[in-house]
Amino acid sequence: MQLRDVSPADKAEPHRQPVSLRTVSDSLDRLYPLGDDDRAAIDALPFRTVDCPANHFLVREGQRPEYCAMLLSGYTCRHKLAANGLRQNVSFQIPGDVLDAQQLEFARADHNLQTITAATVALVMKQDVQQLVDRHPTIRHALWRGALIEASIFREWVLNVGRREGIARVAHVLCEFAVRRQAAKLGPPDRFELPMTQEQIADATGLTPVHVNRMMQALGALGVIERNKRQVTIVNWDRMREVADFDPAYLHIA
Amino acid sequence: MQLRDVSPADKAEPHRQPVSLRTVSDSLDRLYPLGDDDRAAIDALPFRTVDCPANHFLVREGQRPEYCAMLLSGYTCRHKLAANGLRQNVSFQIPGDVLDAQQLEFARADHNLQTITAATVALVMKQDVQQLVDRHPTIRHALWRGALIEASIFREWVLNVGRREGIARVAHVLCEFAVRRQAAKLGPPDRFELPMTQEQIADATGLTPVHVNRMMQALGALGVIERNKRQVTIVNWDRMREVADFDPAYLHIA
DNA sequence: CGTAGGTTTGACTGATCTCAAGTTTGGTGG
DNA sequence: CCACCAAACTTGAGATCAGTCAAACCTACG
Repeated sequence: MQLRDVSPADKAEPHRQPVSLRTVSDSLDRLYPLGDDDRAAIDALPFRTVDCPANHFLVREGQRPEYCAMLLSGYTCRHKLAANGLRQNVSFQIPGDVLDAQQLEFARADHNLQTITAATVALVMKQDVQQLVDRHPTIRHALWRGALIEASIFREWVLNVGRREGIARVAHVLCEFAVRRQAAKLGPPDRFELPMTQEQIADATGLTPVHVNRMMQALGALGVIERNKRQVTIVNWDRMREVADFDPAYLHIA
Repeated sequence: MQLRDVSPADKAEPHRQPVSLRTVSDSLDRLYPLGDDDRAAIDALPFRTVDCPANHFLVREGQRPEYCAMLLSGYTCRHKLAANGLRQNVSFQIPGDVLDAQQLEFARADHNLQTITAATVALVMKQDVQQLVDRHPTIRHALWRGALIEASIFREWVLNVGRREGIARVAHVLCEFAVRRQAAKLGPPDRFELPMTQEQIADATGLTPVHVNRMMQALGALGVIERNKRQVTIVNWDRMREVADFDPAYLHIA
C-alpha cells in the first residue's frame, strides 16, 4: 500500500482492432433504456482503443485529460493519495463503465484512474462525447444516472470505511463486486475470480494487506466463502449479506 | 453516535413568509453562470417553506420523496446507518445547497437527510424542478455540476476516513467547512461558529466523540486553531492545511 | 528454474475505543 | 433575572482491533 509504486504512466500501446463500443452502449442501456438511434450514435463515435497492462495509470490527479475513457475489458480503480503516502481506492470499474463522464465538466482530474488488470480502453474525444449528449438527451440521461449511482457507491464506501469493522468491510467489497458483476452480465454472483489483489482490497477498505488477508481467512472460517487462489465462492449468501451488512439498494440496479 | 436518537421525524411547521429562492439561485449561479431568464424561472418556481428544528429528518432512507428540498438557512447533513447501530455522516450542506437533485432520478432515498441546526427549507415539487431543467439547460448544467462536486467531496471523505489519522480527519472537516462557507459568501474562512456538535464531527470522521474532543484539543495544543465554545479560529492556515492534508482542488470552486 | 509479486504467519505495538464520571453550556420556566 | 435541566463537552484509566515489522511460502511467468 503506502509507499509502493506510484510511478509515471507506462507507455501503453495504441492499437486498432475490430472492437466496438457495444459493451458501453449495453451498459448505458441498462442504466436508462436507449433508442435505436441512440445506440447507433454511440456505435458511430470516433474512438481509438488502447491496450493497457495491469497497474497502468489512465489519468493522474491534476491532469487535464482530452479524452473520455470507456472500459471495454478488464478492471480499473479510482484512487487518491494522502500526504502520509497511503492510498485509498474509492471505487472499482467493470467492463462497460464510462470511466470519466465527470471530465466533461472538470478540466482537472481530482483523483487517479488506474488499471487493476490488463485492460482495453476506448478513448473518445471529450468534444465528441459532448456533442453526443447534446444531440441525444437519452444518452445524457443514462450518463447522469450512472454518475449518480457512482456517487451513491461513494456514500456507501464512506460508511463502509468509517463505521464497519474489518471483516464487514472486506465482505462488503466482495458483495458489491459480485452483484455489480452479475448486473453487467459478466457472470454469476456466487462464484467469481477476483481481479484485485488483497493489497488493492486493503486500499479500498482502509485496512492493511495483512489484515485483509486475516479477514478473508476469517470469512472462510465462518463458512460464508470458500477460496482457491483468487477464485471466491460465496457459500452462504444470507450469512454473507449479514456479515457484510450488505443491502444492494444503494446500487440502484433496475 | 451509535444508539442515540434516530426517532421518527418531528412534525415541522409548514409556514409562509416573504422568502425567496434567491439564496439557491445565487448558489447555482456560482456553480455555473445563469442568465436572467434562468434566475427568473427559479424565482417563479412554486414552493413552500418549512421551518425545521435541529435534528429534524427531512428525508429517510427508503422513502419516496415527492419534493426536492433546497436549504435556505441553517445546516444539514446526509448520513447512513450501519447494522451495528453506528452512524456515518457523508456530507454537510450549507445555505443555498440543493439538497436532493438526485431524487429527480431515484425513486427511493438511499440515505437520510437531517438538519443539524434549526433550518428553513424550500420544498419544490419534483415535477416542477424537472420541468425547470427541461426548459433551462443552463440550470440543468448547474445542478449537474453541483452533483459532480458533491461526488468529489464523497471521494475525498472516503480518503479522509480511510487513510488519515484522527487529528487530520478532524482538521480536514474544519478546513472544508471553512472554505465552502467562504465560497458561499457566508463569512471569512479563518473564524467561524461551528454548527455541528463534536458527536456529528465524530460521525463524519469515523471516530468517537471522545476522540474528536481530544483531537480538537490537540489542534489547539499545536497552535493551529483556537476555540471558544463552538467558535473556531484558524490561527495558522499553512500549518492547518498541512496537518489536515487539505487541498481545496477537490471542491472545484471556480 | 529463477525471480518478483502476492499471500500467509507470528509476535509485538499502538491508535482509538469503551466505560464511566465529572464539568460546562444554553435554553426554559418561574 | 435566576434556578434548573438536558445536552454537550471533558477527563481518566483500562481494553482491543488493527497496524507494524519481519520472515516464509506460494505461484505465475519469462
